Amino acid sequence: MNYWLMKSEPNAYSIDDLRATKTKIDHWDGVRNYQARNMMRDDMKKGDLAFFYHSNCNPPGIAGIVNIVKEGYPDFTAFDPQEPHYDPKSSPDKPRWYMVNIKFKRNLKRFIALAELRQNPLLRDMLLLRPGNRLSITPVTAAQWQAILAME
DNA sequence: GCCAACGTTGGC
DNA sequence: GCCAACGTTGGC
Repeated sequence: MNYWLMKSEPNAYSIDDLRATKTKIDHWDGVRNYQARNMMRDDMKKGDLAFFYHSNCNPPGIAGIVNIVKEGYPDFTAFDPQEPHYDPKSSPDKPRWYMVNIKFKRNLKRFIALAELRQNPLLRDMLLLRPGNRLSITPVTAAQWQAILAME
């Protein structure tokens, strides 16, 4: 099983939005970055766990945990000109972008802010904390996962 | 709102 | 295939 961290701007889509859905399941659409796409298309597996991270807000940090419940499939929002992430270069017969389905698992017992993560020496090598990292999806090692849970 | 760090685009 | 220009991300 793999661990991940997935960023979302809570203004656009927060963990509360996910929890408020009827099934607590939603698709993770809108990723338009090749590295993140490749991870969703090739590496994310059903049963994997991911931190739901709130970015571009005050304060940024980890809000909760989700399960991967459906593996990579074409992001249909790329086909729709009405969609904000429409991409005319992606089509149903030749999809360029992929997404997964996630399911709300739980909120962390308390929100763990980015500034706190930075202070934890066990997380020194975490991709999220690397200067200038903008990837919306990053792998998390088992050791990092446990270290973060220990901060709850 | 600023700006550093990247990714992408497109001219050559 | 190089690289400058441009756009985006996202912390602060």
